[in-house]
Amino acid sequence: MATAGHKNPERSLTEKLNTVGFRFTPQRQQVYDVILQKRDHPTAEEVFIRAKRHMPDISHATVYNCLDALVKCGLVRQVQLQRGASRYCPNMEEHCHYYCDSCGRVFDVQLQKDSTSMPRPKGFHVDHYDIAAHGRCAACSAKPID
Amino acid sequence: MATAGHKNPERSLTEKLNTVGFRFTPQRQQVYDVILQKRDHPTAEEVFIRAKRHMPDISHATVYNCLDALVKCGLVRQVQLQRGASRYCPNMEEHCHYYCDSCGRVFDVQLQKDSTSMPRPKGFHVDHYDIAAHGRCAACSAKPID
DNA sequence: GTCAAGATTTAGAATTATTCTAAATCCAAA
DNA sequence: TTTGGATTTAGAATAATTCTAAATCTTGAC
Repeated sequence: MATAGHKNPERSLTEKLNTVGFRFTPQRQQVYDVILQKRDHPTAEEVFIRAKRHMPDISHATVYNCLDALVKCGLVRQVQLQRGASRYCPNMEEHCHYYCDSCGRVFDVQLQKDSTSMPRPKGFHVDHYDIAAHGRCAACSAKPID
Repeated sequence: MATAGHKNPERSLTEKLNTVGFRFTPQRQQVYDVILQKRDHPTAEEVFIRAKRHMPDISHATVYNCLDALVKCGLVRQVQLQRGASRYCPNMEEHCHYYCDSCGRVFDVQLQKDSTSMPRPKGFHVDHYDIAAHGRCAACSAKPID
């Protein structure tokens, strides 16, 4: 069944995990599947509940471990939108999260490199933008990676 | 001593609080002072410790209350950079937070409207940008404010 | 194949961050 | 002055995450 050009998402997960020295595990697959299935920016708790439906023995700690592994190998983004739980997002393209402070819904909007204005979800009223760059400062870039 | 053109930060705090129906209190003043004094994006816990030095009876709950009041009246921003505690920032101009994932330091960079490229702290190596818009979605805009 | 080392998972405890509660205090307006 | 609502307080409660130690699972060396 090893047909060329056949989509093999499991192989890609394994490869991505391997690039940062992690092993493939069924739990990591399950957590990744959950995040891919319903792209509503779930919290770790929501991922846990959904994963548990197919894998009843999965534990809380494992979900955190899997999410961290997926974030570290570049398959998932961790997003901090409000006080409280982090959310997780499998969209790795450059995009902006429109967050409704009233109902908590999140709308993804792809960024357009060549456009000067930011598109926004129809009817969304923006209060302010939060822009953060993640990386390593000059001092830490000089040190070995911990 | 009511000289025209004299800086009166306390008056501005009172006015700002009043615009959203909050009262001026010494605790709110103290918390705001702490945030203005050392602009290192402290967490609520750090604000609590610093405020306690000058106002030993201030409580944890009050610090959270004061921070929320300052955020609601537009004097302070709440920023979420990692999993865990929120941080607070008195810089209300459009700016970007460069966050070092290794040591946790935060560098403010003002945004330049007319420039196409983003300036960055010397030597900072960016891994990725997080962009979030806060506001109200179409459905919630139609409802009365809660 | 077999074994040892190290990675991963698990349940549950521990910690951290935040919110809630109820009583006390303060303040503004009638 | 009194009264109602806003605010503060200590401490309890809850939520989110991390830690711990034992069990299990790979992987690679033999």
